[in-house]
Amino acid sequence: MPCCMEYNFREIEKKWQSFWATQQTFAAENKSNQPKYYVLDMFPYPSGAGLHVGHPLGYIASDIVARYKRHQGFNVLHPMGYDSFGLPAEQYAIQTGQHPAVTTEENINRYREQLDKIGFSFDWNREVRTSNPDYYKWTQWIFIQLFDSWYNKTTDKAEKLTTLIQHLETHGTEGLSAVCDEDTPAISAAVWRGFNEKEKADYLMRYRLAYLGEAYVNWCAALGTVLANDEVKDGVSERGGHPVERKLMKQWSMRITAYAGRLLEGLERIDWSDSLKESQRNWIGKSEGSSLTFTVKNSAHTIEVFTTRPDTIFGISFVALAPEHDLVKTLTTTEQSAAVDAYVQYATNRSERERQAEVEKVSGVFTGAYVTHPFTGADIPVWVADYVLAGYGTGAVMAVPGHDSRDHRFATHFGLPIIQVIEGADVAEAANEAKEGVMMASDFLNGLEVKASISRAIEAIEAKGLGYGKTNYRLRDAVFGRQRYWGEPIPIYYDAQGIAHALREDELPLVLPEVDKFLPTEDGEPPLARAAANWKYKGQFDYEWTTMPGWAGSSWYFLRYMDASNTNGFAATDAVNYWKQVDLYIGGSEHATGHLLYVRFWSKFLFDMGLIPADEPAQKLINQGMIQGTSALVYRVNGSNTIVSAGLRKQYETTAIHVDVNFTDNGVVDVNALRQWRDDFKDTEFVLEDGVLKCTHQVEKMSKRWYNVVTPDAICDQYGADTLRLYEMFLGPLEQSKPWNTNGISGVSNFLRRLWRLYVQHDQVIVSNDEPSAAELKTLHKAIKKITEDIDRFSFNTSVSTFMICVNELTELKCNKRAVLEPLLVLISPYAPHITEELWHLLGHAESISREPFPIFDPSKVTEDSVNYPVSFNGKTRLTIALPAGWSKEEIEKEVLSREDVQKYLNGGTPKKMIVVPGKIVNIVV
RNA sequence: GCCUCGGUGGUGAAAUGGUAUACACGAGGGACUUAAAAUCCCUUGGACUCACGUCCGUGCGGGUUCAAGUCCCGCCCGAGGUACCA
Repeated sequence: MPCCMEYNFREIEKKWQSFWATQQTFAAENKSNQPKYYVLDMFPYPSGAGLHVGHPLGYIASDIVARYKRHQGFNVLHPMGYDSFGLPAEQYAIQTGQHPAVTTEENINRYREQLDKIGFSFDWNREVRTSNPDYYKWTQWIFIQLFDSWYNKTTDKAEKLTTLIQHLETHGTEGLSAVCDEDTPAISAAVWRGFNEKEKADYLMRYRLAYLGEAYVNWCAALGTVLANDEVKDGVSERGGHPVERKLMKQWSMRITAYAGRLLEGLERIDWSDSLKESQRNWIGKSEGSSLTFTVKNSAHTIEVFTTRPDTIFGISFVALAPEHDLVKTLTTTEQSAAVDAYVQYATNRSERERQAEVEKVSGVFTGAYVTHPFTGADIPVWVADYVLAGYGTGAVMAVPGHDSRDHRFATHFGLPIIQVIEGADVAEAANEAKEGVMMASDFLNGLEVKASISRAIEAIEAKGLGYGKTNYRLRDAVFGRQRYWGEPIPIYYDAQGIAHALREDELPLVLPEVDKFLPTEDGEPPLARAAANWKYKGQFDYEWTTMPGWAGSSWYFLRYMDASNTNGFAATDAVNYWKQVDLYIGGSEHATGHLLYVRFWSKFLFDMGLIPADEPAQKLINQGMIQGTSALVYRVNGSNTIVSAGLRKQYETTAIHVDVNFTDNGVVDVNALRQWRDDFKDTEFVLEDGVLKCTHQVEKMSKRWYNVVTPDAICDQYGADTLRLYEMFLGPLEQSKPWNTNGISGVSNFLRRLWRLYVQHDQVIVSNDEPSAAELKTLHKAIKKITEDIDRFSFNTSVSTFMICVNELTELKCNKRAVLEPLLVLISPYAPHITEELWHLLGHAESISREPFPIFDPSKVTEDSVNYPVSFNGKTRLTIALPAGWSKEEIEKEVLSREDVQKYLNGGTPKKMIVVPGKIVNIVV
């Protein structure tokens, strides 16, 4: 008996995967007579836990589209690569001494093996790795372009620094409209020309798009590094519990704020989901209002605030400064200084996140100083409050408790006055934040509507020279330097005067140097300071020691795929002009305001430089939902090495700890596995419940960090790649998040075997060349219609159902006609490419199925003679009536009313109204 | 806190404002078999009812509409993001 006639997925999948690889079936050409289509996935970070089941979700979807587009005759670019710089490899290196390059390479190899098993149609000739010097040479090159550029607001685009210098030479800042540091002084051409080299460099730094500037960060002195808010818990580092403070530090940064307006505007032109666009809009946070400067009483100092509600200026009851504000120390009176110092100390230890999240915890302190109200001349107290963030606006607010809820909470807590300036809702209990109503108790604004009052107030403020109408963005410049080892070196060196210079193109790449340890130095310098003494520019000048963040390499990788091995540029102009932009980008929504803003920013910059033809990276974007993991939590008694079973945890003070979900079965933990897993559990005492240790489960992001990773390997081994592909699609809508489970997998596995049996039975191909029946053609064409619609709206889960229905019906009809079964294979092949290639081959084709034209829907094959009309009374369906298709409203109405069973529901009365939707429904209102 | 998304049978879920629960899983029953596997058939939202059938039902409370899972308002719960995880 020939073995090959069974559906043996192991052999079939191996065979076709190697066929595609050797035939280069999916290699894309940079020139073609066919239309182009670029389908991109967000490339993975190669984690030590391996590719998890969430990764393929998006990859399968994009692969279906890629294969579908090939069937439709497109020249498809569908590449894959690795975002291979990042923190986890570095932390692993710190723990084990293993070089991150080595771990990363191992992880990539594992990922590749896992990806290969799933049968993706990637063009591997174009693979990219961000940690590869051939790649990051161009990341560094783009950095240098940003360093050498400024943003001209007059032309509304980035320009080479030379045009700025020219302007300064001839006019100084006169007539210059540029995005620059807030505190940049205006200068004359004479002043500019009088600057020495260092002064010129410092002045230009205020304009560069990649610049060295000051930014607030969470500094952990003990670890010698800046931490993410995520890594700070209760003012101490999550790792090690060392103190962390908010600190203003010199940092390489990106002037993304220059593009705030265009990043907003560009959203109008791209086909991304409304929710994602909304997220980006909120992140950019455009708000229009006014700046306003207060004079400090008995002092030469002034405090500038930004407000979106200048209309409420007569409702000010205090001014609040962020604890980090420059003037806090200066303004504080002697009596208040102890209290203010203590408060600032407390506040700087809290992360920005905690400060915003814990609104119930109202805190602040009076500085003892007062400012003068610009219109009433009244004394306004100045407070320090940590709900005011240093990084937003000017780090100071005018507080109007009557019409801002945060101010209201603060005023209530400290007994400050609450002044109502808009008629209507009483503000004693809660602020009235509505931007509508008539002004009151507001002098010259009285009687005006809020909107008119805003512009009137701005005019008054401008007339007094105290401020001006201003657009403010919540978006902040992006800090770009990291005190880390495993990232791209920033291609900058400092000369004897401390002036920063970029490397020349022919000096790139600046290769990441070897170091003895992956930790900061004893002096708190970044790891690159450990590089050999000769790691210097021209042997004498220090390089920049910080490295680029994870998002640097991912901000332009889509361009590298267009021409991945180019050594003369990031990609050839021809290639970039041919592929233009990504047609379809699929990736997780967790990147909504990170990567997806940065990549748009770099695209707009490269577009401004004339280097690429499109200023948006991707025309269409789909956010796949996250496949979540089910984490296992055990409960450790605080201050001990005892773990108690979950059911007993209420009797103790405990902390939940994540343990590897693979050691648990139905809520029961394998204690021995746990002991062996990590040293700190070796001597743990376990308090059992019914003889076992129980855990609880929590659904959350699948991540190595939570020990809840499930890889696709086991599914591939047990059921095969085609089953995995169909199953992941069958789980639910692509865009929806869902926890991973394998409960329904046998359903799709059964489906594939039923499909196989349509073609092969008892080791025989049973397909005949007979003419198919009308019923068989109807089944086929119903499916063609549905699948085409489904792919076009990215509804892959319903496609799988459609395949099942179609195969069930054909099985029922005992259909074995080639004219039906061949198109069916093409229809399914994007989803389940291996089994369809094999059956295609068994039907006698020598060529791959992958370029076969996609079946075309023929409406004449599915016409119905009659329609089953649901008849409802007041919206409740009572019966159905079959009527000829094509009947008019009137005909339907007449016929329905003539029916006896309809009359029964009417009870002799006449309907008040009848709604007839031909082809759909009849509703009778009684 | 703020921003975004989600909540429908025992489970994953389907449903251009138009018959709620398609397609699967699971469960129960049956056929075939010495048996098992495989395959096939039937039942499967809830309550009441011998039955015909009736009523209820898409997180909760309101609203718009001839008609609401779908649109609007107010809540509750879960997930993701919150600027140095990727």
